Formats: sequence, structure tokens, C-alpha cells
Amino acid sequence: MTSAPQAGPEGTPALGEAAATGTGGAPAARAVPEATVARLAVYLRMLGELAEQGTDTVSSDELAAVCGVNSAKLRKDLSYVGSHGIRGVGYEVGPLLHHLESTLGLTHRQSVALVGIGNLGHALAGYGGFGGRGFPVTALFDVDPDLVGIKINGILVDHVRDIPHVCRERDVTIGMIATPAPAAQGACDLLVRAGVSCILNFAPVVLQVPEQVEVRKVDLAVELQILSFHVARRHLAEREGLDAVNGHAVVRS
Amino acid sequence: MTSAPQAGPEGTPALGEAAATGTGGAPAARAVPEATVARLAVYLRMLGELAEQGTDTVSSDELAAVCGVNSAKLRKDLSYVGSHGIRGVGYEVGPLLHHLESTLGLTHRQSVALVGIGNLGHALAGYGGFGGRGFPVTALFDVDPDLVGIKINGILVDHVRDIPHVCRERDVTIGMIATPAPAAQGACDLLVRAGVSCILNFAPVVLQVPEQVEVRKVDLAVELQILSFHVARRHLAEREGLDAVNGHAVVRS
DNA sequence: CGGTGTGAAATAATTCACAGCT
DNA sequence: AGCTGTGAATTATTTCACACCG
Repeated sequence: MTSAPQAGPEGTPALGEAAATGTGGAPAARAVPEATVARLAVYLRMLGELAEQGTDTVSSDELAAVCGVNSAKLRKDLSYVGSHGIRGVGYEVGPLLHHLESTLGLTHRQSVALVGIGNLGHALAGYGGFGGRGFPVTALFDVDPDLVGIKINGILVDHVRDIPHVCRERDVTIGMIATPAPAAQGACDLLVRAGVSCILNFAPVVLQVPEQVEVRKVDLAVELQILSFHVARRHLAEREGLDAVNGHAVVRS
Repeated sequence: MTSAPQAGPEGTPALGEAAATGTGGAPAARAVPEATVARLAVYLRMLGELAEQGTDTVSSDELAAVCGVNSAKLRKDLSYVGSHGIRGVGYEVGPLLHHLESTLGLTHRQSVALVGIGNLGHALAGYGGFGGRGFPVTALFDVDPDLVGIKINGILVDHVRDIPHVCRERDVTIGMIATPAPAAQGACDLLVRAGVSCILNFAPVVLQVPEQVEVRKVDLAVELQILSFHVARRHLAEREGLDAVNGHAVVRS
């Protein structure tokens, strides 16, 4: 009956301070805000594209523009991880890219397990490399006897009951749950038992986990409902007043 | 060359005030925080489950528990939409459920278009009803000649070039983009031209849209990288100090 | 009582604006 | 001259705590 922190759209409170002791501790990057972490991943991707194009320096303004954030935020985000831009010039693409990769823990390949090979799970299994930089899916699980034993993308589907065994063996660090709702908590428990401490949950349930486990939720229905809210609000605003969004008149295309 | 607001994990600034006029205007719910909207959708789902079980009242404590939030937050969230709980008792499941549905604009069925019938798109197309309450996918688009013309789940796949025509005809209000990255902006532009003002983007790009269009992003790679960061942090904390998360010693199961 | 609704306090995230480096 | 790094101000969100009501 632990309370579930769960981090979906919203962030977890923050990141714990390293230690209360005033003396010890590393000089390591401290307390990177959760919101910042999410954006670092975006910066990283764009830096990758710039690198491919052969660009070797960017200003915060330029990088911010392609990432869709404002430059002050970008600079502050980078400052949390102790960035090393060059004043008057900008950031060196290569080194910054490397630094962010390291900050995000992408230097060691993370092994991913996927539980639930239904509609969505199948797509996730075949996603191949997850947009380039590698999160190899190394284990697949389901309960359906028709699925257990087949191979998808070269990976054998094991029975859910083997999660603890197989995950430990393949050193899985991240678990993805794409089961139907009723099966999700069970899958989660098995992953936790296997020592997996980071979980990406696609099932529409709130998972109960011990506090050392980090859960992020991707909930398609919720995303659509949020958009639906905006559709409704727009209609409402359109109907009565004139100015709707941000005090500006709605423009017809 | 508009700056892109884009709302992924993080929220958009807020919701605009309805009107500056002190007098007129409806008694309508004003300025619901974005973070709250996301949670309303979760409350709604859980209320649905409670209703199915035949429960007809819940306290904020109980509902909060199953939704994985704390009860103060839940009460405040509901207060933004002018909730009508009964002091000393709790909330009536049925009426509250209905009220939230209406707030989220779920009373009018929203018609959804999906662009990009690849790996992920295929799964989304076949998702069927999106977790129950209806966001019927009524239009599918791709550029691949092998896909255009086939039916998935009873819906014909049209060519991307027909987006404006078909979307207007079928009164699409929400667009989902599941194309490869390079094609995403083009798909987006076509949807916008078709009058679609809410977009759910699965492609790993930052879409440029006019400001009246609401974009939400679901980025699998980013989600994994966020988790990866936590894996890395955990390792780091484990290696040196003892206390890692929230100042508590890491407990071995 | 028991539980909601909500001001006020605390915390987190964003933006401003400018000193300081190259 | 240009652009980073960052304190300080602002804004958003969460939590507290308690008056008030059924």
C-alpha cells in the first residue's frame, strides 16, 4: 500500500539532494530538475542532427529555436549539468553532445524488456533501436501461448512467469509494460522482483511500486482527452467572447 | 517561423483568461491549470471503474489513493472545475463522472485522423476505441502506395495529399502524427490546413505550428532517456555515498 | 464527526536582465 | 561585440491547515 509517485506528464517532485553532510560528496551535478532532464534528451537529439550536418558550434539561441524552447531556459538547463559553452561564441556541438549522452547515462547500453506483445507491444518490439541511439529490446514477454515461443525481430518471446529469471540474466535495466490494464500490476511486480528499477508504463493503470522504483506513464487516452479539453475550450471561447487564446483574437486561416 | 509552444511532458504556460470584461461572460470554469487537466482525465477513468463496481460515493482520500495523487491536490483540481462534493460524505461517482466528461469535452465524439501507418501507426489504428470512451479514428493516411487503398479495422487508408479534403469532410478535430521524422512537419501542415487544431505528435521532431494550434508530443526515445538518466543517477549514488533517493538508504529487496 | 473547499505558505519552474568572459 | 552563466524576480504548482457544512 505504498503511495505511488508515478511520473507521467508531470514531473516527480525533484531529485534528492545527495547528502545532508556538508563536507563529503562528489562535485557531481546536483539536483537536476525533472523538467530539465526531459529537455536534455531533446537537446541531445537536435545536437545529433547538427553534428550530422557538420555544424560544430551553436549558440543557445539557435539550438533553442530548433528545440522549441526559449534560450534562457536552454542555458539554465545546460548550466544544471555544468555546461561548458564559450562566451561570445556558443557551444561546441561534439563535446556538448558527448556530455549530454554521458549525463543521460547513454554511454552504457541499457537493456530493455517489454511485457505484453499485443497491438502496441508488437509495434514497440519492432521499433528497432528506438529512434537511433540504442535501447536494445532484449527480452519479450507475454502470457498468450500462441505468442510464447515465436520470435519478433529476432527476439524470442518468453512467458511472463520467466521475467525474473530472464531479466536478471540479460541484465535488464528498463522495463516497458504494454499489457492490458488488468495484467499491468502483475507484470510490474515481476519486473520489480527481477531488479528492474525503471519502468515505462503504457497500460492505463496507476502502478504501485516501492519507492526506489521510477515509473513513467505514457497514456494515449489521457493525451487525447487533454486535447479534447482544448477543442472544447476553443469552441466555448469561439461561441461567446471574441478573444480566446492568450487574449488574442482567433484568426481564421 | 513561429516559435513552437509544444506541450509534451511539460505543460503549456497556462490557460488564457476568458475575458477581461468584468461583467459579461459565463460562470464557466476559468483558467484550469494544464497540470490539472491531465489529472482530470485520470480521475475520470478511475471514476468509471468505480461506477462499474457499483460504488456511488467516494471520498477525496479514496479516489486520490487509487489515482496515485494526494487528496489535497485532488480536491483542488476538482475545485477548479467547480466540483460539487458533499461535505462529510465525499463525491457522488455518477454526477462527478458526468461533470468531468463534460469538462473534458467528451460529450461530443471527437473524430481522429492518423497520419503515418508504419509500425506504430498500425498499432494506433488498431487500438480500437482508445481505452473505451470514444475517440474514433475515422481517417488514415500514408504516402506508401502499398498502403493507400487498403483497409485497416474497416477504415480506408487515403493518400496524404487528401488530408485537407478528407479531414474537413469527416469533421476531424484531432490529428495524430506517426510518420517518420522527416515527414512529420509536412503532415502537420496539411492537418493544420484542414482546420485541425489539436495534434498528438509521435514523431521525434518539434513541430512548427500557428499559435492557435495545440500540439502534444509523445516521444518514446525521450521517455527512455529520462529513465536512463535515473538508472545512471542510481548507480552513481550507489557507488559513492550510501543514501541515494530522498535521503533514505537504498533498501535491498 | 468526517470530509470538502480554499486561502495562505511552501516549493518548483520559468523568465528576466546583466555582469563577465573570449 | 556577442553570447554564456546565473542571481533575482516572476509565475506556476503543490502542499498545508483549517473554517465550515451536511
